[in-house]
Amino acid sequence: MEFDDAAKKLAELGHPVRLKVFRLLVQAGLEGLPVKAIQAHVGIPNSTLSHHLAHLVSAGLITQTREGRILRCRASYPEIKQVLDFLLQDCCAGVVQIQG
Amino acid sequence: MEFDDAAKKLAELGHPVRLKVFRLLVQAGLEGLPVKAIQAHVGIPNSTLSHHLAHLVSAGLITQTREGRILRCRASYPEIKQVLDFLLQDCCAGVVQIQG
DNA sequence: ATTTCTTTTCTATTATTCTAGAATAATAGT
DNA sequence: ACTATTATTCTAGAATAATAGAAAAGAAAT
Repeated sequence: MEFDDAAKKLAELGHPVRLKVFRLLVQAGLEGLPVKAIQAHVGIPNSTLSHHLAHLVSAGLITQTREGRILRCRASYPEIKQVLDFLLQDCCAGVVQIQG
Repeated sequence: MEFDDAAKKLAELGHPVRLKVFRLLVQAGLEGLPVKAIQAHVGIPNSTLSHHLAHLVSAGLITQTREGRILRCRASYPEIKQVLDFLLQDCCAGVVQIQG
């Protein structure tokens, strides 16, 4: 993973709302969640949530697919794995070791 | 690791200058580096670097110890390990597995 | 004591981010 | 066509962050 890309992903994850949303989506699994379900969970206005989701999409941390009028959001597992790999290998080699 | 603490650490690491400095310090090992050596590496003015170092200190990602008139900076290994643990266990359980 | 070296603090400027109300768009059911 | 649902875009104010020059502080050497 490119350095600047890793920095961007870390920065986006660094916002409490976005970290909460991202964690929720990871824990939701491959099925993901509609925006509305996310909103119910985090309890902030539509427009604010949409702004944060756009951030996560732009960083490549989540993906969105339209299903009729709902928009389903999913965590991008390969991307988060790459962030972890960056931290573990390129940045913090020797501190801990990754497997899988 | 507390959620908000993890978010703060991720946010601080999300700035390119700070990520670069942090990586440099991790790679410098237990010996760490004086501020001046860091400055030579990143090539930004004193005051700007000092500002970013203060951020990293406040997030607990680095520590500073005075040695005469130089100030030695070191990466805080336990703290970064906790961030990784948070991402791996609390946030991204099942995506990858940690060891050590 | 003065000078030198290292780093921070102060101060100001510029830029970015966060937030959310209002309006708009897209889809689907009646 | 009308209505309801879901979500985004627009807009702007408030808050926060980034940058760096200048001055100051702390420590050692001459």
